[in-house]
Amino acid sequence: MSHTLGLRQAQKQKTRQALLDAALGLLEEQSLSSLGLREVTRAVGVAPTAFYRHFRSTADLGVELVEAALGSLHPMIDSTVAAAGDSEERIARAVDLIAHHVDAYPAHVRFIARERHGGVQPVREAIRRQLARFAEEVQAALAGHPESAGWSEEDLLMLAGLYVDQMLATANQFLEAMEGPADERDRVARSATQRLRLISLGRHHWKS
Amino acid sequence: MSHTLGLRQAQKQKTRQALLDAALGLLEEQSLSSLGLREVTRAVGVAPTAFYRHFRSTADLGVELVEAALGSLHPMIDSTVAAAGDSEERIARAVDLIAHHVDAYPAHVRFIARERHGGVQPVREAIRRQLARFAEEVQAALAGHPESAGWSEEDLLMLAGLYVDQMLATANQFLEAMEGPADERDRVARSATQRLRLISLGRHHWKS
DNA sequence: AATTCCAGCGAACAGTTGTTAACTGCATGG
DNA sequence: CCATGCAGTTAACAACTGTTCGCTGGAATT
Repeated sequence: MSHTLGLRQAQKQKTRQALLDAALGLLEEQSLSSLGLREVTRAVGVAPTAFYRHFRSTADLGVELVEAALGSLHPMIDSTVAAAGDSEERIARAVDLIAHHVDAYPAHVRFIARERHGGVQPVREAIRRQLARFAEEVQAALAGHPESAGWSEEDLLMLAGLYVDQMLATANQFLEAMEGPADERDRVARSATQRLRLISLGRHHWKS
Repeated sequence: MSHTLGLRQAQKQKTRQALLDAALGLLEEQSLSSLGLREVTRAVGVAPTAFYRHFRSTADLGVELVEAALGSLHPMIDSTVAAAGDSEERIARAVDLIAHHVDAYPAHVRFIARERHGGVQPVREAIRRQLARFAEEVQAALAGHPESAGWSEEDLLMLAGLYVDQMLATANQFLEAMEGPADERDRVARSATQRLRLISLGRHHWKS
């Protein structure tokens, strides 16, 4: 389906990706609302005006970063929430998956944490939409569980939101643990596991 | 104990507070890392250089804002977690308290949410310390409950952290609901109540 | 082979930033 | 009452910002 790009378009995508990567790097120690377009182009090694060939503004670039950071994460939902095994196995799998994701894409995780409540409205909105999608997907996956019998749609969405928030909180804790002692990582993993166990326990005793 | 300030010191505190207030206002639509000191002084109506009489930098000002936003909140912990009544009453009381706090100090709540993972390290650190204190205080208050019998210190701190995170998440949801339809507020209150009920349920069935 | 397209460049713009230095006027303490 | 302290001022600096305009060289199209 995807037509092979011409040399022209290929080069364009390359510098475009370079701009996105450079921005993500610069955003490790500042917020998007203070990121200048000259700063980004300087880091890549192109003229400031080249920026406009790809993005309308840094806010625009930020929205695209949201897609890059969260867009490719949706398939993971089903493969953990709707996975086989009892809840204890699913919890271990989820914590492990988060830990590895933070290791693999720390800058993405930091970006989402920073800009979720950050100073750039369109970016906040984009993140909010993605997270709402996550919650709906988790809700749908939870509905497939036998222990969800008797649950209202509303309560299922409540639980899904709790899981999504918990996922983000855990990812941030792993991120903070990265720049600390090595055993902090294990502490975070254990604490996150216990949190999920407690939530799971509450879930099994819900309205019974 | 507090000695009455001289006219001199009183005036200084006044412009100092004006700078803090102006900064808090400006931070409603941007992050601290993009807040300029000239911007703040301009909003107050003083010369840019006057800023240095009060703060070393905008990061410094940010740290003080953290104290202003969270420092005076500690007494609330005991009066809700360790309050009389069953868990259902405590939940209603907590949600109500959060809702009113967001109504009274929306800018403070937004600031904490924005800078908790923001681009200014000293401010992140200050918030992290305050939240850790909250968690310890909640832990101590929970320890007083009869249903905490048999709980390890570690698990109690885990539960306290979950409550603190939940408090912040709820506050942020109330904040977002403020700039939307009026019934959104009730939806948030209901969802937050259900979340706390589920956690409370898990707590009562913990290791039993 | 001739033409069009367009990603990236260079220069210039008006405006902004943080920080310095030396000052002024007034509240304070001796 | 006089000397000191110090909050706030004015002026100036080098550096930086986003955005404009016209250009250029090579890929893409005809």
